[in-house]
Amino acid sequence: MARERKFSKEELYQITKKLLLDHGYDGYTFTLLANQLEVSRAAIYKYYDNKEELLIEYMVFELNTFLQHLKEISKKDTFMDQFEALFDIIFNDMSIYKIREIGMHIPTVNDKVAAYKKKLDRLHVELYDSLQGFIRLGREEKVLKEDIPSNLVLGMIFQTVNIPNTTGLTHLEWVNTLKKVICHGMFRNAN
Amino acid sequence: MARERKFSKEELYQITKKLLLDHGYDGYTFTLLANQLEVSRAAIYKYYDNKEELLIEYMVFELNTFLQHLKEISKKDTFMDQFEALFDIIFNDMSIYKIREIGMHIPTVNDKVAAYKKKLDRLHVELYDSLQGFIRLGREEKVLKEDIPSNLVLGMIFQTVNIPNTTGLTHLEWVNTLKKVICHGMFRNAN
DNA sequence: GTTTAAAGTTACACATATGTAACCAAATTC
DNA sequence: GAATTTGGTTACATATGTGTAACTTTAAAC
Repeated sequence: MARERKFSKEELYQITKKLLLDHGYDGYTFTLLANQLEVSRAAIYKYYDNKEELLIEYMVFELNTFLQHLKEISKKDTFMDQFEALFDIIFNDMSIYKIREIGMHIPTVNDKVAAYKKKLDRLHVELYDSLQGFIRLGREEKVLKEDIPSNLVLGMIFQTVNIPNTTGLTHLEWVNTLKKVICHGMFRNAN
Repeated sequence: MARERKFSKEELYQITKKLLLDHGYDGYTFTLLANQLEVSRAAIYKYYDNKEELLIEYMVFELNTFLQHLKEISKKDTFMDQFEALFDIIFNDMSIYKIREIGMHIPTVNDKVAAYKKKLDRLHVELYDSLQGFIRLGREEKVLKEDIPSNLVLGMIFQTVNIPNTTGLTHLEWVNTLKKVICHGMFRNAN
């Protein structure tokens, strides 16, 4: 009982992501967003009271989809299989880490945002638990060195994604080299 | 033949750094800067025509000091000594990588900025050469695996700095663990 | 075909950032 | 101690972003 929408939530999220990566939290504006969506700025206010509400909702969406992918990997039996799958997920969308960090900057401007933030926190706990299981398996299988803190293991994986591949290597070659380095280091001989 | 300045270039750079890290390029404003310096906004315009000029000059300063530190390490004889020293430099100021990335966003608004950008490019070449020598030494000494691209070696070192230490480990313990992982990997056995 | 409600636009009031011009303040030089 | 020069402030014009109210459009419901 209404007219057709000029933009979908998918479009909105996709453009939001691009704008966040290009301009950061402070540089993200409804003016930019409206231009990209080719609607008037006021149209966006039909759905969101301010950019904080939009962004926090987007963050929840982003973390949710990431979690769904992540849960797939916990179905794999061996640590190595899970490790490979985790790598695939992260390299499939290399911007998640950056996006998550930008998300930290969203101020709690009202109750709605506060509620979403709580939801985000719960998702982060889920994320942490899921990854914690992955690391536990690695230790149980005696693949991971046991003296390495778990957040270092995860940090290595999440951060190295951002190293720009400026070599002539293909994506696959690059990722494989990266994997090797993470697993066995850059040095020839142990000492 | 003039009155005393209310703020030094050091103060200006220090506050600029903080503001850039907190708000990113788009969020950095002369209004914020002036407030922090406790001068009127117009006072800043006595020295810089716009924020681009200030920021690009700051970037040159930042890269220059980093380069100076870097040149110290090339005096060390062995690759391992240079490796340790490089780690120290980077962990001494973990924000350089982020700052450099923000610097990429500065638009060339006039000739002055263009000139500074050229200078920045030259400094980046110097930086690259300096680090290239470090890696060459590592390969010559047969310490580094020779099939690892040099920008992966450098990327590993620069990126892992940003992994937050949320464990109970001291800074020193954390850095040592990180070093071990970069050198020899997270996995127990080679395969 | 009229009613209804969501979707969208235009226009305004307000806030904040920018760049500049006119003016005031203090230290130096003669 | 008057003139000069640099540092600093106030005030204004301009630009951009925000949030809202009044209005228009369109498709479904009756």
